Amino acid sequence: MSIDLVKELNSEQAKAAANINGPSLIIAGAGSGKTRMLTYRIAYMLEQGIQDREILALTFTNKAAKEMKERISELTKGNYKHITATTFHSFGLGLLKQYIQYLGYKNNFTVYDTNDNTSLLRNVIVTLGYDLSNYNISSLLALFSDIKCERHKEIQNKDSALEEIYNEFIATQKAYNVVDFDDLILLPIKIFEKRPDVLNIVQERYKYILVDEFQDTSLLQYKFITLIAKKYQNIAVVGDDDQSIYSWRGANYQNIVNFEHDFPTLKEFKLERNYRCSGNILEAANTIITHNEKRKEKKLWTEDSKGSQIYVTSNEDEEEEAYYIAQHIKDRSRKEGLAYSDFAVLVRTNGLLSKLETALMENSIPTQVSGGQSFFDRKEIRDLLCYLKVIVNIDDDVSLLRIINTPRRGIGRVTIEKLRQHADKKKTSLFDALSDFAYAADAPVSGKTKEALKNFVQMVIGWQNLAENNQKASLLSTIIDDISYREKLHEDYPDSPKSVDYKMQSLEFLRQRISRYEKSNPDTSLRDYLNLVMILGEENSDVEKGKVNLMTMHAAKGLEFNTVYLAGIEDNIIPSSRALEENPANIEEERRLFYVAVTRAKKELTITYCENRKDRMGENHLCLPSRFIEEIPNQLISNKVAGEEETSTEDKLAALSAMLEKLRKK
DNA sequence: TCGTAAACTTTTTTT
DNA sequence: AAGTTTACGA
Repeated sequence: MSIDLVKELNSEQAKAAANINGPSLIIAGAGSGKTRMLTYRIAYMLEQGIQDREILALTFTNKAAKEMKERISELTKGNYKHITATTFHSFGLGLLKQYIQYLGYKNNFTVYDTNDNTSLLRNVIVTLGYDLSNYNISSLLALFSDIKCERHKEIQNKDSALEEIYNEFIATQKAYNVVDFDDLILLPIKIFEKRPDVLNIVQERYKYILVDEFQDTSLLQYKFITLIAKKYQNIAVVGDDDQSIYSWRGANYQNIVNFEHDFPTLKEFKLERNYRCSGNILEAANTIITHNEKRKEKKLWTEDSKGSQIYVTSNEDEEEEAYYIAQHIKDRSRKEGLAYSDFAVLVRTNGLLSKLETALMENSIPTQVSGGQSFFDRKEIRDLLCYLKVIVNIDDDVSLLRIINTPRRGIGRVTIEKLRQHADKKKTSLFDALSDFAYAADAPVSGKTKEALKNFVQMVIGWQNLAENNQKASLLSTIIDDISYREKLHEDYPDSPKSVDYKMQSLEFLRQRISRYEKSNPDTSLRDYLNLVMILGEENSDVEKGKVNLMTMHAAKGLEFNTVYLAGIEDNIIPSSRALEENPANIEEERRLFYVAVTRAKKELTITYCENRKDRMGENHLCLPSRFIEEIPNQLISNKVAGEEETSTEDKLAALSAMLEKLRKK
């Protein structure tokens, strides 16, 4: 391998790629060839004799991590398999797997996602005798996360009830032997602080560090990465303050300033040449973002031609909008010979996805939706995952509670309450209490209930044995059989055998996934898989060829498409009214989000908004076009429709039949 | 303990 | 509007 940076990259890119020793701060504008630069940088490092296992590349999202891995492996022809390219969270998980026992956790810990945390917090509040209706669980979880991550010093006004709930919540997580997403970053830091020897091992292992999407790192993540980089100082951070869109979950682009302060010997690079967007789109983006006051000065430029204008269209309501876009994509792809995968429809919120998805489907346009309800959030999947989680970590009471009477096996509210009291008194897990009741002569339950408990305990123990014998995929089938899950589904959906089949099919997908994982990672455990699933979520199906991409603006970051539709560009949606209510200064982040959305388009951009729209309570509201549309210079906007020409008879027929179908449904 | 009906509640964005 | 949670009677 011989790398000629100057030949492959522009001069700024080449300088950034070549500066592999010491700290670097690389400001990389949208579409400035950042990933290309990073990939070459890594290739160059390897050529300079740096060991692949010494390189750590951290990104923020799974998508970005996956893409980086692929690009590196392409460029280095699949040699150098030991580069660590992953997200902060999975890297943290890996560290915990190795070292969590230093913090007094058992090493069979499992990961809790937001769903699990929600159930846990509800349980805690009820157990402590408070009234659930006085608390908003999600905002409480957000507050607790702030406290845990030291974004908030302490509970306001020393609210003693809240303090009690917080302390109990944290203590219960530990008692259940579970960690949440925050812990995946926080606990490794605690380990580093407690055990300098561990920190040293990690520092020696990862001598070259790279952080992508640096503007999205939280203070905690910054602390985490700085600890590791402190020793060798070979750290490159790459980011763009204009694309910071995650401040609501602790991302702090002030980290760029912190970095300048903490690594005074850094070299700074700015990539401002844009290779992605045509001239008009880039000019619109540049103009929009200058309305933000708090930003690092930069101006993207391109040698590309102006290209087409930006199309702005209004529709009567969200249904019209969806059909308009679907119809339009069909036209464009046929006339321009574009593949469906060249198109993307981007929206502000997940809730806007479903109408669009239906419209695309009804026009038989193949669609790839990312975001929305994840595979792993489906009820049947969660049910079975909870079975697996209990088998792996018997202390996990939240998961146990979910499965204890699903399907119904005669262990109801009353019994569960008795079990909890017993567990509380004896300071054991709920499962221990269960076994006690199942076998003790004087258990305060009826003979029938006792039989049910005994059965359940025996099943779980049987599954645990199977799990130890390492047949993860077949274990899942065994559980489904043992608990008669198909029959349960039939009871739940007595008049829809179709949805039963569909759900059973989902479970079959899950089984296949586990078995695939089992094959490609023969030496890892079921627990590893479960933990991975919690933070990986949906297995990123490869950017599918021939499908229109439908997703949120957040999910689109880092991606690019020939033709982009931005739907629902109305005030209250973007900028989001909720964000502005919370703090008027949030307008800048909303604008950055819009900027990110606009800069996804390479050749053509269409913006649509509606005259009215139903909110999620089903009420109709008038809407106004987003104020951000006015920030686009007038001469860049066309009120014509992209590729406006005659519609073919064929298309008119198709539109007509789609309309009929719609009517027939109503 | 279970089934049905009524009541209630939705964070915008994700690991 | 849709989904889940609670309430009550059998």
